[in-house]
Amino acid sequence: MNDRHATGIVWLRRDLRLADNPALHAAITQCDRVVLVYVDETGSADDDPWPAGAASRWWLHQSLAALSGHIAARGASLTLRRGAALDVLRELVAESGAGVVHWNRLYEPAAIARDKRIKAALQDDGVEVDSHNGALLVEPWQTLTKTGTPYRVFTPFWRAVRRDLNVPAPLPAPERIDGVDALGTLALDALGLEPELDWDEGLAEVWTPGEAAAMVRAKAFAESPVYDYDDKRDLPAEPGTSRLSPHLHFGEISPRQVWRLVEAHQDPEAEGCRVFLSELGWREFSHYVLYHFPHTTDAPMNEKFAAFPWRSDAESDIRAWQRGRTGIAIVDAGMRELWRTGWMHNRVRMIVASLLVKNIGAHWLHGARWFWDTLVDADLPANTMGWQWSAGTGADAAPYFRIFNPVTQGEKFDGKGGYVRHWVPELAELPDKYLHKPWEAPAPVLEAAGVRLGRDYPAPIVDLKTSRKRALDAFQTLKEAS
DNA sequence: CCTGGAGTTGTCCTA
DNA sequence: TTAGGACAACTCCAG
Repeated sequence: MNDRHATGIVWLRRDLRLADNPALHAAITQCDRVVLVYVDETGSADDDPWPAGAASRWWLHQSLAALSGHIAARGASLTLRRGAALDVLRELVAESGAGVVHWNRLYEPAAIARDKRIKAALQDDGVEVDSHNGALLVEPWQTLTKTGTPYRVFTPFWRAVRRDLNVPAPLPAPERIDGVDALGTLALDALGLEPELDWDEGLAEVWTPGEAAAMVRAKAFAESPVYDYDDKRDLPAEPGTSRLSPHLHFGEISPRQVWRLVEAHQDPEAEGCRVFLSELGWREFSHYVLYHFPHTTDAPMNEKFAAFPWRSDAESDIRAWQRGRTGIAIVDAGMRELWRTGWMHNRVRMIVASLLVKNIGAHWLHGARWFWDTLVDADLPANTMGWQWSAGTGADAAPYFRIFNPVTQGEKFDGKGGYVRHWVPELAELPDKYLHKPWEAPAPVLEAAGVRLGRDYPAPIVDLKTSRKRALDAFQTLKEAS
């Protein structure tokens, strides 16, 4: 255990940072020289049911470019390879003479299975393997109820975690990295991560992937009025959320670093801080639940929902939802924000999810897959938990009768219409009173605003009242069946 | 084993 | 206009 080695490999996955990187830190401490490698497994991992989507791959490209620069600035280089990870790691062991491989753990079912396989194979080869926790405040297996079962409800889970939570000071980034020369590497462009069609302009306008930018954003947030977070985070027109999700997903910053930054700049007892830190708790909880209930990526956590009568003929409505053409203003605003920027405000995610699942009646997996492909922060644990929560199929899910009314939600959280007017400019001239429900606007009002319903902007594809009732009835049939 | 309080994010109707 | 209760029961989880 922890023998010294002349050469060690750091297999980077979703820990694309130099600071507070336990695998990197261990390798540098233990070895004279390190190989830093990222392996693109596209096409090699046929058993991964959730391969990264297009927006994620765009982010990954930028993040690898940034990481490559950070590594070069410390005297080493990032090796890029393509293929099955075990094959690549074996090649690198042979080429570099490495005696140990370090990585930071992932928690998705397919990644756990793959890593387990690779660890056993490398150990059979006589190579030491050491995995680390670089992604979570607490490992999923560390927190259990009094009877030793996993928690299914957030509040007691988070209480138990916080009771003995100790968030250590982040590890420093290495000042210098001694690399291994002359290892073959692919050019970043050769990985083909960037889109062939030119749709990524909006992403580049809004986001700067990479460790340096992640830290800038985290510091800016930690120094902002986080004590107001509990109110401000619900207003999609305002910059009240941290927008750290994609940085956290790719490990450009660790939850430990974010936690310590907020603690350093804020009173952690203030309500807004408490709520923000509990959002990091939800990130933990989603990883925790997926670890203990790995089937939930595709199947309802609550089994009785396997028989739920989702609509099978909703294709054109799903398409309208995806394109932001439902005729329901705040939903279309959110879906267009997603398409353009690869991100959507959390409050609006709940609203669009409720419409798809409850009003349109489509299976939540349609939404989960669309988000998976279009979000730059697409994260399997968070995506799974969010959609099961919206659909009411999870263990700690919304009660079935909690069906969002997108008009009420819009008026409550975007009352001045800044968000809708930005993303649905064809409605911008409508007065606040009708902005969220243009179908109720009198003809002269529509005319004055230059809106011809069904031409400039769609008439609503669902009637909110009757579709709500249909959803409630569907739950009724489920109850009678069981 | 039993008991009982509690459970992210709502809506609608009535008084 | 606003406040309060119904909406359903069920399971979780600590004591």
